Amino acid sequence: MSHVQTEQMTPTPSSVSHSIPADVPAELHAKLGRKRDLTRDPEILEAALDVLAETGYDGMTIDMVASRAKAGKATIYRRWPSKAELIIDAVSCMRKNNLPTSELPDTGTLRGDLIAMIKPHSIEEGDRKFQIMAGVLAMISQAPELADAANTAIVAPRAQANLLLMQRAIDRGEISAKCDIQTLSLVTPAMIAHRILILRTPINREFLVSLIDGIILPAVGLPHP
Amino acid sequence: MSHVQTEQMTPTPSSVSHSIPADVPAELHAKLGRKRDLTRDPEILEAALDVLAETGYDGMTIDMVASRAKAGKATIYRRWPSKAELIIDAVSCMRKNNLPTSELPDTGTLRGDLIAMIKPHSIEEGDRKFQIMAGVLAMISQAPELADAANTAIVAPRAQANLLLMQRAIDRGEISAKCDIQTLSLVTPAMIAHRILILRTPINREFLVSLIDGIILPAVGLPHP
DNA sequence: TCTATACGATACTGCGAAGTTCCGGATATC
DNA sequence: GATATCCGGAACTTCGCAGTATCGTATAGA
Repeated sequence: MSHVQTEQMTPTPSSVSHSIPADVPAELHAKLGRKRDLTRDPEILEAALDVLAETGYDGMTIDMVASRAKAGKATIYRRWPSKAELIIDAVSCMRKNNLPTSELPDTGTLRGDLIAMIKPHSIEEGDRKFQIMAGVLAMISQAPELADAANTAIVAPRAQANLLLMQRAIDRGEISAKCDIQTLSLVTPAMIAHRILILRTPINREFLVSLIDGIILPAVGLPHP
Repeated sequence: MSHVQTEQMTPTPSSVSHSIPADVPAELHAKLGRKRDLTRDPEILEAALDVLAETGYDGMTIDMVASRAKAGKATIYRRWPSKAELIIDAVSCMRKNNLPTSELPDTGTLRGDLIAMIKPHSIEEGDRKFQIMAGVLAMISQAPELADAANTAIVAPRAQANLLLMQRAIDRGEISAKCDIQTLSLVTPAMIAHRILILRTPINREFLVSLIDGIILPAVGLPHP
């Protein structure tokens, strides 16, 4: 997936290209010269996400990314063949920053778990992620695989966390096993996306609590506290 | 809102501009010459929506709209000052095609009403509307008022219909008045948007039924049939 | 030390699309 | 019929940005 890792796909001197087999010296001298500064990769990707979240896809320029990352355009194009590939890579690499399932709350009740997932940090981080999603949606028609990348990086983790909490609630007998937790786990991500992308209203704790108490808990048959 | 209707904002000869008061003859001769063919307005707007739904915002060009509408670019630019204004107008004028509340189903039960709203026609029409939404999202960062227009034209009517059906269910005592029907009415539009925009999966009857039976009805305390 | 490459910075090229202008013809008012 | 504006069509201009090339410098291996 990542062009940073699958460098042989790009026409670098290290490439054992199928087109020119008589390119042996290039491979021999592949390790000459100054080495590429690998610490710049994540910095550039992060800068790209920042600009994407702030200006959207069409407003974003490579110059913006370069100046934000204090890098030259050549440095960027040496690593990614196009603007589209840069964005795809940036979005794809986002998911690595997700907290593992072991850090999910476990308060003993479904409501306690869901409420515990609301933290100021996760709210503003989620806000940024969905701003990125808005920028990504613009170019989905050109690169459909980006939809998968964005979904995997932004929406799916939240749904997965919800699903796990609900499954635990079923396991301990708190809610019925007949609940359609697969669909229910998508409700909060979908409502968050709807509010940010379409309503353009920032997310706050009150909204998230109303989703839990007004929809999720009633839907699984738990009483309103 | 509509530039078709608020033409005095554009620098046409009929404009009684505040900048050049010595422009009296222009106003006198305002009614000379061939009249503008008003029937072309809705045709151009419809063509714009078609192209927008098919190619997205960045893929859409004025030339495409012109050739689709069999119109010259000059004809378009005579009516709308820019591509952005054209799209805003096109989206804003969509809501006029919404069915009135009097045509809402009334089967006697909430589930019957909600199911009755699922029709092949409404599914494919809704599909197109959310494709348009996807195209619109791309340029929201440039024109935030477009978010309102899109919401008013596409999402809000569905939510309003849901809200009305639920309110009637409360009035006849079918469901509790404590239900958060305001939030609940947004669930199906949000889930539809999520599925089309992010998951890129077409809507079908089965999905809509699972939303009703798996989320909405359980959330208002009605038993699963 | 020499060579090859990476670096940031900046200048340059090419292209696509927004927006403008002109054309021949049609249709309105005077 | 004269004039002014509309029409569809097409050529034209303008401009922003993706992508490339160059420059002086820095840093790796041979």
